[in-house]
Amino acid sequence: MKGESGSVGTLKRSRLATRERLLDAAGAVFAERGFAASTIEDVCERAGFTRGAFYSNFETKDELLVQLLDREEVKLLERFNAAVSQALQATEPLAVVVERIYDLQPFGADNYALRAELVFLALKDPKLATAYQAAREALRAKFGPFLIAALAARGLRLTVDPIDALDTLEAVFEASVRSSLIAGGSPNDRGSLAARMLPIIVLAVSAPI
Amino acid sequence: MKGESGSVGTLKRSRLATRERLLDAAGAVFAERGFAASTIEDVCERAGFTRGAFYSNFETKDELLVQLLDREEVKLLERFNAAVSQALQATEPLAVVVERIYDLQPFGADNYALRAELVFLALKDPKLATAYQAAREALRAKFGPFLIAALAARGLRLTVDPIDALDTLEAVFEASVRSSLIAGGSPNDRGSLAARMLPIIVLAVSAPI
DNA sequence: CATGTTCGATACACTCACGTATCGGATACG
DNA sequence: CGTATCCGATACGTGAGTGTATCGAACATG
Repeated sequence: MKGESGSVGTLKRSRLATRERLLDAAGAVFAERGFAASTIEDVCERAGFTRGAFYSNFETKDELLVQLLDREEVKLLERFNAAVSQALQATEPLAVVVERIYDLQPFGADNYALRAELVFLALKDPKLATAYQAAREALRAKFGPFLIAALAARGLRLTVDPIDALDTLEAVFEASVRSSLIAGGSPNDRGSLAARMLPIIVLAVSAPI
Repeated sequence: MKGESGSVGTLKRSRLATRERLLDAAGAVFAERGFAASTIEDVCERAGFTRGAFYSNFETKDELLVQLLDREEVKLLERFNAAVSQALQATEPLAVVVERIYDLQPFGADNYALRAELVFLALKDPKLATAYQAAREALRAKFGPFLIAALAARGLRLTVDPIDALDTLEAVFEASVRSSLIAGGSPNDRGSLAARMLPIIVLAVSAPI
């Protein structure tokens, strides 16, 4: 039945490759048209397959979305790991620390659209809601210690709940990215709302040790 | 051709009524399932009509959305007008001023979902993007003077661009509403991120005159 | 009361996406 | 070199949503 003796090497490799291609295509198509408006055939076409490939690898469009989100979350965390560990060693002025947030590039246009879609779906589907909250939790776990350490290196400490501080910074950053995208600009514009307000907010929620 | 001599009174009134019912239904259905996933028949069914009523009153689903957004924006501005003019007369402590923001109740669950959908669609459709920006502009025009006056009445002035201040407050407020909704709570929870952070932010962007 | 018009309901044809069942080429293996 | 298996392509049937064309009831009007 589930014969998997010989083909473990080559065959499985190509299978994984088509899966990746389908996920890549799904990311692009979902970001472009939105999840609900996207068609399984849209995704397959973009990936250069027919629907046969899809049904051979996934059950439903929903499963495709879930796997895509999982993969993207892993990617994002990897990027955070790299950028944060690098930033932790620097001892630059506060404004530069804030700039580091931009260098993390958490959102490109596609990433933002996908994330916005996730938020929207999470409003309706409790299952996605918990996935969303788990993803945010993971991000906070990464970024919270970074913020605290960066402040401590400058003789500062948080005066509010770290979670509140993170959520506030994230909210402003996200609003900034959104505004830039809707205005047609680049998502991580350094002349943006975030560039002006994030340093002020950081100072507002911290005090000398 | 466009005979409209006698029926101006009663007939048109009932026509407008079915239009309103369709718009009400559209607001509920779009918020519940999302615009793309919603069906014209869904909307008609919710309104208690068949599709005949829809095609007699609208051309496309897109037109329905645009008219819905127009109507909702008018409603929101009316609510702001009432609440703001009332709040302007009061001379309460700052925390209470912030609480007034909650009393404006800009977002219920449906309102938030609809707005999130609009943001999402605006990312793709330039036409909706300008509509979105116009709506925000109108809100800022209402709320900016209110904020400045409320601060002035307490001997404070803004130390940043008023637009930045407004956008920041809005971002945090929206993040707070979203978080409450996804967690399954009430949208305007007074124990929320916004309740804790908004006063701090207001102080951070203002100084004694 | 008769007539015309308006507007929502009904019926129908059509398209599109879906899911399944089957096929064929490529690859691993004896 | 023959054979089995895997996996994507192809070819259906099906259901749902759309838009149009037509119908009929309610109401206004003379």
